[in-house]
Amino acid sequence: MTLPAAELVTAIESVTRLMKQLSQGTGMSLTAAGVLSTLDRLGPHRLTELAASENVSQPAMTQLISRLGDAGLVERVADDADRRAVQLHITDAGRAQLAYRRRVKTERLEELLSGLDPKHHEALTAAIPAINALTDQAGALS
Amino acid sequence: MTLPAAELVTAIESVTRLMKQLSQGTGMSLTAAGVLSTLDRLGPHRLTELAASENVSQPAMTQLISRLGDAGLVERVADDADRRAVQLHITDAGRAQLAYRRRVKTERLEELLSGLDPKHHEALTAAIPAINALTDQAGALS
DNA sequence: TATTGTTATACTCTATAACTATA
DNA sequence: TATAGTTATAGAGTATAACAATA
Repeated sequence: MTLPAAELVTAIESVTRLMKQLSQGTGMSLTAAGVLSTLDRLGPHRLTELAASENVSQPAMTQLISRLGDAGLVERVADDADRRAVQLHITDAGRAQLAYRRRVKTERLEELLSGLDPKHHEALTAAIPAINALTDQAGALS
Repeated sequence: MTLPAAELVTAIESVTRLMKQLSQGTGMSLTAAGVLSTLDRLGPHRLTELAASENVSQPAMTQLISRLGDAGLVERVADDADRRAVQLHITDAGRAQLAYRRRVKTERLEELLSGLDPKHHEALTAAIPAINALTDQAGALS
């Protein structure tokens, strides 16, 4: 069987637009949300690691971490083993912000799902492990 | 059965990050690519329609269309029926640019898919119609 | 009056280059 | 020398407010 990579690319494009719509007005960039999500799911990381996982430059991540730090959503912790490095931790406020954003998106998605044929629900549910496997392939922190 | 909206939100977040990675270095913003894709798939549209479909403000779309016009990727065509409005058309160069971007993303995705279990392939293939149905729900132009 | 689109202005997010401090 | 991170600078992309032209 041929892999439907081209059709899948189109679907991914659509999903990305959907994501943008679900996130409207939650007051956080995609990258900022990604960083908080990574720190929440996978624990503290270095700035360089976060820059790589979000596909942005190191200076961009420095600035983002400054903003998130000013907002009290992450904390910088000195690394005793390597004094050039810092470890970034998510704070309770950061977790709360992340939870709020997820709640909004989940509600909006549920609204959309409610108008969908049950067979589509099943197909989406069945695809979740495959999506996770795919994104795991894509990057160490995914 | 309960709808796994929360798990689906997480999956969508991952897919969005994947999309960003697949698009690296193709020299176009997500919104710009979305506009070209819409004009390619669904034909000419008004600026206001494009702004709504990409969830950006009207001035942001004016500026984006200027950039795309300067790059020769879209053309502005006066609307004789309503002289306030313009119709935006994709050009041959726009289609070529879009095709290039799709080709890069498809190649990168195929690379990732090749490392995946066949059962995941099947699940992803089976989910494509559901994804399209979902994104159709989300917006008229999807 | 309402709608289509532009102009003016300012802020966020990003990249590249040059730098400091530590390994 | 190489790596972790910052500072400086500039450009892209965005929003809100105020506007002009047409419906």
